[in-house]
Amino acid sequence: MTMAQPTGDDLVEMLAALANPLRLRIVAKLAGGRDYVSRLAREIGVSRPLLHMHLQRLEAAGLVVGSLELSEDGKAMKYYEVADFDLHLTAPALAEAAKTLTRSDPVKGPARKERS
Amino acid sequence: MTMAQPTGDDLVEMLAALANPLRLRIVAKLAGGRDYVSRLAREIGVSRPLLHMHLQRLEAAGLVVGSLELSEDGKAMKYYEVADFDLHLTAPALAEAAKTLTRSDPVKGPARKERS
DNA sequence: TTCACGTGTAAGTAGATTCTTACACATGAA
DNA sequence: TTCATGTGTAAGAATCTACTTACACGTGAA
Repeated sequence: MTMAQPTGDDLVEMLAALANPLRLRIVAKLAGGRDYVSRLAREIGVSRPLLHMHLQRLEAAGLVVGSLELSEDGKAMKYYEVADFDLHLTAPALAEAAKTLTRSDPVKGPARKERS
Repeated sequence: MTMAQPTGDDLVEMLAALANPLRLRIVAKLAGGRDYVSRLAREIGVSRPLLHMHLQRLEAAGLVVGSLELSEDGKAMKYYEVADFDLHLTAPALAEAAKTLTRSDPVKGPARKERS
C-alpha cells in the first residue's frame, strides 16, 4: 500500500534517504527486481557492510522492505525489494507537509535579536 | 518554467536541499508569498546568517529564486520566492534518474578518485 | 577441518552539515 | 554622529554521514 500523506518528519526522512547517489542507485537496482545483500553489493560494486548501512537507512524511511529467507541449501538470505511509494513534491504540497514538522523547531522561544 | 526531467545529479541536489526541516519550513513560508531575508528570519525565528546559508542551498538547487532590489527608502533588499518545481518520485522514476548519475559520492564535488 | 558463501555489527576516520558569534559595509532618520 | 534597518561573509564548534577494516556466527560441500 502506498503512503498517501506522510508527515513532515517522515517526508524529511524519506527525502534524506533518497538524497544520495549510492542509495538512489540501490533503489534503481531493486526497482528491477528483488535481490539479496551480498549479490547486490557485488553488482553495484560496493562493500557489503556499506550496502548494509544504506539499506538500513532506506528501510527505516520505508522505501525498501527486507525479509530474511532460507535458501534451499540452508543459507540465510536477506532479500530486499522496493516499497510502493509515490511522492509528489510541489511548493504547496511541501507547505502542507511542513505543518506537521515536529523537529528542529524555530528554537524554543521568541525570535532572537541580532544586535544584542 | 518547470524542470521536467532533472538529471540524477540535479535530483540528488534538490532532494538534499529539501531533506531538512528548517529548509522545508522556509520553502513552505515562501510558498505563501515572496519575502526578504531579514523579515523571513524574524518570522521563522532563525538567525539571519543561518537563513542566508539555507537560502543559498535552496537557490543552488533551483528551488527558490532570489533577487536584489532597492526599497523606496534606498535599502538593498534581497527578495526570495519559490521556483516552479514539480517532482514526482516513484521507483521507476528514480531508476530513470539514476541512469544519469555521474558521481558516486553524496553531493560533494566531482566523482571520487579511484584507489589502486 | 577447511573453504566458500551467507548473515550482522563494532570501531575508527575523513569530510559535510548545521549553527553561533562576530565582523564589515550601506542607507535614512533622529 | 548615532541608531535602526538592510546586506554579505568568515571562523569555529558540535554533530552527522559515508566509508573502510575487522571481527563474529551460521550453513553445505570438498
